[in-house]
Amino acid sequence: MLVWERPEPSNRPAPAPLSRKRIVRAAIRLADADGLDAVSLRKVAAALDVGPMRLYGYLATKDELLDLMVDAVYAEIRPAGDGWREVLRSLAETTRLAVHRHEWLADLIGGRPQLGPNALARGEAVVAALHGVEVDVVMPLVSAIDAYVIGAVRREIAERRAERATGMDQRQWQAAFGPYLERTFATGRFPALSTVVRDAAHLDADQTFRAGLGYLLDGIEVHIAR
Amino acid sequence: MLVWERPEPSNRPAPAPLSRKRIVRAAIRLADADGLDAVSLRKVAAALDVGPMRLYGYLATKDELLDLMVDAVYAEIRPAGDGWREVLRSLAETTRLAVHRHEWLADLIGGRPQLGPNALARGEAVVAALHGVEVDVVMPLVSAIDAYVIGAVRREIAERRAERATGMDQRQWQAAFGPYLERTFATGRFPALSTVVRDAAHLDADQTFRAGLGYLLDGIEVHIAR
DNA sequence: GTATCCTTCGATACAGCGTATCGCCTTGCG
DNA sequence: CGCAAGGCGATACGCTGTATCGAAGGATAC
Repeated sequence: MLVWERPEPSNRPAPAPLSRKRIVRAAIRLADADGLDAVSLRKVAAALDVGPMRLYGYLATKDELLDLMVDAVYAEIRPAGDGWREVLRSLAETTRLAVHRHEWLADLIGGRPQLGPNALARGEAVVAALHGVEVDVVMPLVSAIDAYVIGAVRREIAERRAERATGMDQRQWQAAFGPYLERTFATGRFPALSTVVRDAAHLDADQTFRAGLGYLLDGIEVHIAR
Repeated sequence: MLVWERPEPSNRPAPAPLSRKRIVRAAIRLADADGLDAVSLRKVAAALDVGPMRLYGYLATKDELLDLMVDAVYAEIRPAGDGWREVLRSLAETTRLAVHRHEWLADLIGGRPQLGPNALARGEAVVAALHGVEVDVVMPLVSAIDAYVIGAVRREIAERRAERATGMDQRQWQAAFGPYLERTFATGRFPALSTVVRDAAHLDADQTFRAGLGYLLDGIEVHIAR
């Protein structure tokens, strides 16, 4: 049985008032501050002044906590605007911004089916906003956008973390991995790649995201227009 | 302690011939068979008839092992075909097939920057095959395809696992989550979404992947043609 | 008012994890 | 032949998710 259809335990006169919402809020606070590794049932319980096993009244497993965390963030995501293109564009952008606010989401997003109430509400909002679009293509469109966004933000966050790990706050990706790449390219084994990396214009994260999103939206336009 | 119960000293000058390649192969075999959770340094070491700490001569950390596993699979991925569209299409399809062969890859892909030799060789092959394309757009194109593929396969594998977990071998996604979704939709809170889910044609995983990829390639065509 | 039941809390325990430490044994060298 | 050096791997530490179960306490029956 899924978490969302299982009732919470009754509000007993308990030593510490607990609820799924409070548990999830505490977990998200930990994750925002110190990453997903900082989210252990023990630490979450400690943050709520409670024994670890107390949480098992509200959660069957740690994965359920992670599902609830993801679903909680989905509540922050709502597309806006008129017309299918603006709706999908804003869906992508707001999803990306949610990941920026909660970097740990990059580790979880796309990793499990999202059937929680907030994920469904997000889906409802998107589908409702796409009222003009033929019913059979709605899901493929949304799936394509979601797939692109998931992959794009994962790569973006991965890169950001790597830059951070080098200790360099420089904006240039090249500067962080430059030495290694220079040495590797010097072997001459990657002539075409090294040419592109050295000669081509480099886009920042925002530009890269929007470029790919632009391709996708333009391709969708081809199919919708007709 | 008596001699009889004292083990003989190891008579092997080279107890077990080890190498990164052998370690990574063993780890991949474990992951293919039982998933990423089955890959612990202890189990990998045991599979090689070796103490766990022995691996630390070859790896600084477990994450390095995971990076090596991913890079090893990248050696399997090479685009084929002529023309930018066929190259990118085959890049996407072969990457997806690699994930099908190694489902655990869905958990790792996009999660860390890939700078290993095989990842770079894959990049080299792609860029070289895109020789006709203007140098400044090569990376954005490849990034967009990669982002889409990463997100798409993550969702696809996530769904496949969920189906498997329900124990149903039915092909219909609806059949697995149907009861829950039916009950949820019956609340009337998701009218647009439930209409689409119920009335629209349902694509299988292959069709969904190719539909999204088609949008992306068509959108790229718009930018390249001009 | 008292006794009994039934729930639920949380201390304890267990198996497994990644990895730091360090003694011992093997090996190469003088 | 004796010694220094180096690497192997046993042991250990702190942490994880979660199963178990004794104890406590509110609710119910008489």
